[in-house]
Amino acid sequence: MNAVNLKQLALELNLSVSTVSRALRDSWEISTPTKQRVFDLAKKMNFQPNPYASSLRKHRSRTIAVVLPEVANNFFALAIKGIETVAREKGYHVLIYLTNEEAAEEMAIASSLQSGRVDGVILSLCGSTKETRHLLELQQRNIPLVFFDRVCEELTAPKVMTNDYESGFIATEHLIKAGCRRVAHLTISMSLSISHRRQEGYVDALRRWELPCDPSLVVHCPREEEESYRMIRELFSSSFRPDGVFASVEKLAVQVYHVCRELGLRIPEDVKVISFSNLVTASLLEPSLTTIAQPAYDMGKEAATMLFRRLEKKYIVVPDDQVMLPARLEVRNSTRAV
Amino acid sequence: MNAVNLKQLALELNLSVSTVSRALRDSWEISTPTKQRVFDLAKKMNFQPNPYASSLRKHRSRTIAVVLPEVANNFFALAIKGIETVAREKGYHVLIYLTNEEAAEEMAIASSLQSGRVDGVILSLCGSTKETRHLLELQQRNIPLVFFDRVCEELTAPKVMTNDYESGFIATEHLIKAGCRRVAHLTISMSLSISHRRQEGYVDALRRWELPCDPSLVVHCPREEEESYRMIRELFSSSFRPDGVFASVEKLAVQVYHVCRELGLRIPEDVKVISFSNLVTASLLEPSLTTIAQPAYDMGKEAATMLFRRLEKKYIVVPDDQVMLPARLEVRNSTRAV
DNA sequence: ATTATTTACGAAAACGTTGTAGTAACCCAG
DNA sequence: CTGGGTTACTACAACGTTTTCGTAAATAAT
Repeated sequence: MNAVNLKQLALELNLSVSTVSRALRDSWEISTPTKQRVFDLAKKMNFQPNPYASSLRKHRSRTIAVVLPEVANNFFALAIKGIETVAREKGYHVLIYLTNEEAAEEMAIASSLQSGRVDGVILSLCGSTKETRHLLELQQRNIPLVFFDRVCEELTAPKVMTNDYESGFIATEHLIKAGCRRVAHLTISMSLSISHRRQEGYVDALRRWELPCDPSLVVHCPREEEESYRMIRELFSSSFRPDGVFASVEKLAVQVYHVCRELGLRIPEDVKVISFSNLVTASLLEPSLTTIAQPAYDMGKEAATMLFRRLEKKYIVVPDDQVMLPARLEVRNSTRAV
Repeated sequence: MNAVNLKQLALELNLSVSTVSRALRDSWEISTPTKQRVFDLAKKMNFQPNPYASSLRKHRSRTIAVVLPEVANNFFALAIKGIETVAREKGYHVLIYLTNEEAAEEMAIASSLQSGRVDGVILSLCGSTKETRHLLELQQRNIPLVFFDRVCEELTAPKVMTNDYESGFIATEHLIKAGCRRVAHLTISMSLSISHRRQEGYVDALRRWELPCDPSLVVHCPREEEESYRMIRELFSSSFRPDGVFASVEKLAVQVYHVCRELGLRIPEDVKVISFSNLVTASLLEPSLTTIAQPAYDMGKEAATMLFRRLEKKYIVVPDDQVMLPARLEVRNSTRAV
């Protein structure tokens, strides 16, 4: 692979390997003219230090892992961008792992990260994760772990979140104010704390407006597209169907649109829809979709920043500081009062 | 970090480091009972071999790099998923780098990858890349490079592409058949070969239907959103505006929709729109968007497969085999004949 | 003039793994 | 019972860096 190394430079320059190494790192122990000679030759020979030798020696890989449930989703895609931006600024490399919402894959990935391959991990839980031993083990190996959006409440770790409770409340209240009386909540796995928070916000908004909480209106959609579609279709086929829907996940809102088309339900006349979403096309949908948009890019940047703060232990860091970035309500036609 | 290593296992078992190493790799040189003892202790102590020591020794990192212009875009996001899937199957790790469409960043990344950090690279050129020295240097370091969608025609390397020429032709012809006589082509940087191919298809379709090629109808949109928006707006503000638009890039189609709203132009009555796009919401837009959809996930898988074929040189591989996966025309209302 | 300090470098040992070369111990043939 | 072959291990060097320790030579202090 990379043929040129310190030994060759040293040989060429009649210097020792240590001197060359030090010169390249601009050590004060090396005289200016020598440094210059080393720099020049290194540049000429296009010397690139072997990162693995360096990592082995220094016990630092300058690499972090980002573990996500999926990426074909604007939220996570933007988050990656935020993370990558900060990482490259800091001279770090980013390994990406997708769990595909499978707890087993998340565990396998976490386990493999115990090898010391990475200095730190940014993770967003997958919906099917039930236990957190694999994450605890990471922490026990002294690999800093930062949670991101889908945080793990049981573990002590830095977390970057959105104000899920408030957002759930606001979304539901928005539907109610627009005239809805039977508001459904579509969500994914209830083992995720963000789902809980949003659900709590939903429930409290109903209470606040003295509307009944019908458990049949809270639908936990599975990962499988078809199954999920079927459940939503069923929800809307009932004679006593909801007149408003709060979708916790973008994908579910899209399915709601499709179901409504299939069933001939008009949005917002028959059903109003609001969704957590970062769709760039929200405003171009028919009808345009009212969204709760999370600051995905900033959340990514923030998570990365928190991780690097821990990695470059410049000062004592609180082990579980949490950052909460507010989501924005973007009102559009899918919740227009009619 | 990771405290447990071969030496400790060896010490505990009264064996040499080499024996433990070989036992773990299930070598025939080690007796079955010894292997069992080693396995058991390794499991008990949760031993994870240090990947950097291994990489250093073996000159293989089992890591690849994916270099993309952006990720907040369904096409690239799906591609990553395809790549990651294949990579994890093969036991490889995936480093991700975003160029943000900046040639300078692409060069810096390529340069840093010369260090031997990765065994191979999958890359999609960024729009502003003019020269390819940085990529050539990678190849000269014997780091296999596979191009993906935005390929580099000057370099000899495996490439995974879409049938851009045909797609450009089909898209344009589709507009013409729907009644358009002044078809515009919105594209990004013309230094990309895919832009050229699509443009060629566009031109040939116009010729085939004996329509004039008005150069003012081919608009090269810059990366900056506002600037790009301004140019599209200008195009449509002209008194002799196009009655059909072929957008080479999803983002531009979205901007066309916005411009049309702003100018009060109706799609498809006043302007018909077709676009390269992998938007999941294409069918939900107002009006639903006719797209040329690339098989992004499969392209990612294919690119990764080609790369691994090269890395695991089981047999002689052609240095520049190219795979062309066809894009699909998905006809929707934005090109409805009226 | 002698000793202390600084400057500029080199030798060598790590880091944890893998591969090569070697070697005791045992088995079997002659 | 000697010699060739197998079995099951060990010793050691190597991968390319970084770092600790050491030391000649030059300079400064006494």
